[in-house]
Amino acid sequence: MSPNLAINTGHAAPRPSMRAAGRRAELRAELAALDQVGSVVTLKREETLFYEGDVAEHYFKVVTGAVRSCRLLPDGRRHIGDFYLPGDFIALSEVESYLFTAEAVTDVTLVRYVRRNVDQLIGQRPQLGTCLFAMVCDGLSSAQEQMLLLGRKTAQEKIASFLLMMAEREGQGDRVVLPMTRTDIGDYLGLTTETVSRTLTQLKNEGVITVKGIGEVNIADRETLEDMADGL
Amino acid sequence: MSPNLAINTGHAAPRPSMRAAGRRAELRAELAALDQVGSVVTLKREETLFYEGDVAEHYFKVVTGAVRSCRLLPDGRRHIGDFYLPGDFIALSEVESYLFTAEAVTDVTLVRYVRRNVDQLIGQRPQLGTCLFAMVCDGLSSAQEQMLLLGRKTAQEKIASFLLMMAEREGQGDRVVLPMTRTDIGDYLGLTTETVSRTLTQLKNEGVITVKGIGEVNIADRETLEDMADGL
DNA sequence: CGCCGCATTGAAATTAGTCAATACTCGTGG
DNA sequence: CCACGAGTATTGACTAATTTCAATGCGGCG
Repeated sequence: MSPNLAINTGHAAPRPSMRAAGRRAELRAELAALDQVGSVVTLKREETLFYEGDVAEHYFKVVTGAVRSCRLLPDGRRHIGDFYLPGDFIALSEVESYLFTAEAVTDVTLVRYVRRNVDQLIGQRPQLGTCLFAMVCDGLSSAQEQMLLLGRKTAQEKIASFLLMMAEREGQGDRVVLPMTRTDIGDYLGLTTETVSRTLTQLKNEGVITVKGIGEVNIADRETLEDMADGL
Repeated sequence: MSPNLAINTGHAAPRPSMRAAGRRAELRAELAALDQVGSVVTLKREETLFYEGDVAEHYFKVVTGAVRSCRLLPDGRRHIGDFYLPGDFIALSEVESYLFTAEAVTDVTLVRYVRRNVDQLIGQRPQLGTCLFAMVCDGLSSAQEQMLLLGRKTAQEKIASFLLMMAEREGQGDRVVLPMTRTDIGDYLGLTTETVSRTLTQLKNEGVITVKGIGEVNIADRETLEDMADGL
């Protein structure tokens, strides 16, 4: 009945690059029970799910589509904290108000959970509490990876890391779908839309990726892309 | 007996800038019970507490001194994820291995808790689980603030934000002690040591701060510094 | 067909980084 | 008590990466 903070999944520690993504998938199954207290919400592209500072009464899970979390500086500079893809949870936290604004990148379907109900459910299924705790820990681990990227990586390393991360999360091998704009990618990586565009072009010219339209990239030379992501 | 994820502290939501720092202090009291399962550890300046990838068997709390968490890119570029000051917890997570290396910035005293024992203690004191959960949430909230800083702020805004954050955490009003080197500050903010130095000199010349030796700064004009931190 | 929004490309400007020299500081030993 | 020296910090000059500003191009939709 107590939250077991040191959950043991019976798996060996994942490779560094798998840390968050691998864990995330593994935990999703445990959380199916949550859906009994969830209701479905849909948003059109660019609509807002909630605003930074709103009283945080819900958790959300993405079913289809993509959501971004963002924060603004007073002069309009924007930062995107994360993209949420199908299966990802949004706003898992005990903080009283939302820490960021959440917007639909595409038309999106979500499940919405009332926090109060989730807390009750945890009383009956203590594993659920453990799972939520683990997911917040994963979020922290992803955030640390992202801080390293934002603080110390070059534009090329950032883009390479981003493409590999998206490929990992989408689980379609070397095919990467980019539902967001270049500006969104820039605001996620701490770059301008022009630099994102130029860097993608450069990777394409070097034969490391191929580009289909604007929303799809194929990783042609994964090894080189991985080396680039790590600054080698 | 269940982890209450939506803890209610009975306080109004703190000001945005107080989010993490204020919360941290508030929760420390609850965690006093932990000390019955803790043992004391001391480190000399520059010694390592644990390495990234080590099996994570302990949590730590800083008693005196300062600790930094860091990660390296293969070519030696370094990023400091956080500085831990007295009262701060290190490595709160359920991840199986440490996600970063932790090193002593100064001579340091810590309390070390065996994770297994903490889990047992939570069985007897469910509030403790709630507290740890809240602390991880705080960490996530700080990380989001830091990502905005790393991705979207200028050198001047970064330094201004850093000084204000340190002042907040040290709780000595406008007096800020900087136990770490300029290089450490740079690696925390995504800058070089030279840029940190130049920016501090510039703030000093503008009369926003005064500098005593290399380890102490006084905030002379807090309002201007706050405007700078927010990019105004 | 012609917008409209987004992406791409180019050129100039700027910020922060790099490389190099000099100056502090603090602890130690003469 | 002062001089020395190692480790940092500061400052300067130059370089490079990224941003900014400005066109131009492309694609989907009414």
